[in-house]
Amino acid sequence: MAGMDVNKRKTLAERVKEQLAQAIVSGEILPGVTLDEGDIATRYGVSRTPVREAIRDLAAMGLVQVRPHRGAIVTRPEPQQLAHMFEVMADLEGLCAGRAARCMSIFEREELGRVQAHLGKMVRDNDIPGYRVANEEFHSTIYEGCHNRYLIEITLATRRRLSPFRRAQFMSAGRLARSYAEHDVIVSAIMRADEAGASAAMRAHILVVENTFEQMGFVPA
Amino acid sequence: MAGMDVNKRKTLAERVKEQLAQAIVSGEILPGVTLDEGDIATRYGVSRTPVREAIRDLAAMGLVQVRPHRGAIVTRPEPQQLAHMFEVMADLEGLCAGRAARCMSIFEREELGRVQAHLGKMVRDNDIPGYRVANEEFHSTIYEGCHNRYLIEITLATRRRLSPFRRAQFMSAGRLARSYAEHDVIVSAIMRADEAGASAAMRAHILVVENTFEQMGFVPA
DNA sequence: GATGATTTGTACGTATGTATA
DNA sequence: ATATACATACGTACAAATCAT
Repeated sequence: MAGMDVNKRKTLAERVKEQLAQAIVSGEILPGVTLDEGDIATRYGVSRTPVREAIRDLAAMGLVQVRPHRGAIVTRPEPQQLAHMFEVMADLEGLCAGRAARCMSIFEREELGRVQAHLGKMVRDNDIPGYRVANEEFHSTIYEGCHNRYLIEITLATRRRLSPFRRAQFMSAGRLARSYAEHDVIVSAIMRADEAGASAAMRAHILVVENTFEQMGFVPA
Repeated sequence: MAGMDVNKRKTLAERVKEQLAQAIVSGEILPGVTLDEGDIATRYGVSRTPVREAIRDLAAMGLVQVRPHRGAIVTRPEPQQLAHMFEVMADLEGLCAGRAARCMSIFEREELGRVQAHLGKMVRDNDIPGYRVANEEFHSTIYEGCHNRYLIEITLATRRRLSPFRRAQFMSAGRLARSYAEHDVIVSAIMRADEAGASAAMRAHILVVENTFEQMGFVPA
């Protein structure tokens, strides 16, 4: 039957990990906040054991930092470290786009065109939430198009680590239109299999996003 | 006193993790082998609790894979996945070299020159173990030269994941000389701050290493 | 396919180390 | 600086799931 087994039989540790990860990347739990094993255990109705395992997993993802005997805190990178991560994010997305330009099938390129057309509609409608969703799909389509599971893995991992520090909802209408125009450059480069062009265009696109963040001077409490 | 505190006060989980990681990357424990929590616990003289934490950490590093309720095995990637990782390793090292060409200080460039000169001596002496050590130093020098902590982090993490599948000790004398020549191209590009040149040269250099592995058709038992 | 053996997952108690008065 | 309080690290017991027969 369709949609069966949504509550897949997962371990408690896995479920706690997913919940905590979601809370962190969504900004529900802010960087710098300490994670108390006991509190979390009682809040989720489990013992401290799976909570500990979940926290260790989150630490390995870079979402939290554990200080031996002193508990874990949600990661709050130094501004420079954050800048480094944004720069590498741009490089990684550039690599994805370059490979996509080289490797995408005809069908995948057509799909990318449809995604970009949908983005255009969101811009014309000035539908910012819709744009954000379609934007995610745009980038995901290019990730998949790189045809390299490992590159996708580290790109997504980096994006997840940066999530707590993105505030794309602050995106202005002007930025929306410029973003769409940048996408157009990327798409056309991919369509003509211009690897270097696609890579450079994507890298520049992501760096603009970074600069937007930096201009905001956003520092989580 | 010199060399004090080698047994730094670490948690048991950390020490078990380090020991297991070393055993895995060195090939002492082969890919595909299952890790029995009980066995490991008794072998290290600890309880299962820190062993479980260590295994979860190793899983997050990609060194092992945990199947819920079915134990953990040392990661044995599919050949294609391994190829993907080698390709990305080349890209990452290329990014490091490109940034190094842009960012290295005068002093760092001089240091790189000394490291390369030392490599040359190893080649002339046909000292393969010495070359391997100096080669590690060469790449580490470039990693540091990229001045981006996060890029270094993911590059080292990728190298560690690939370690079980490297068998550089099989390097021939001819390959040694060619490797040194490739290094020369990289170094000269970095010296003249040629970012694109350094990046491309490094990427090509690593891809040659990959092909060497593939030609060997190495598949761990 | 059912049953027993083995291994993992979870709960809980105690010890140890850290922070605070 | 010492002691007290508290959170984490570790060990152990039990429950649940997998596997072997």
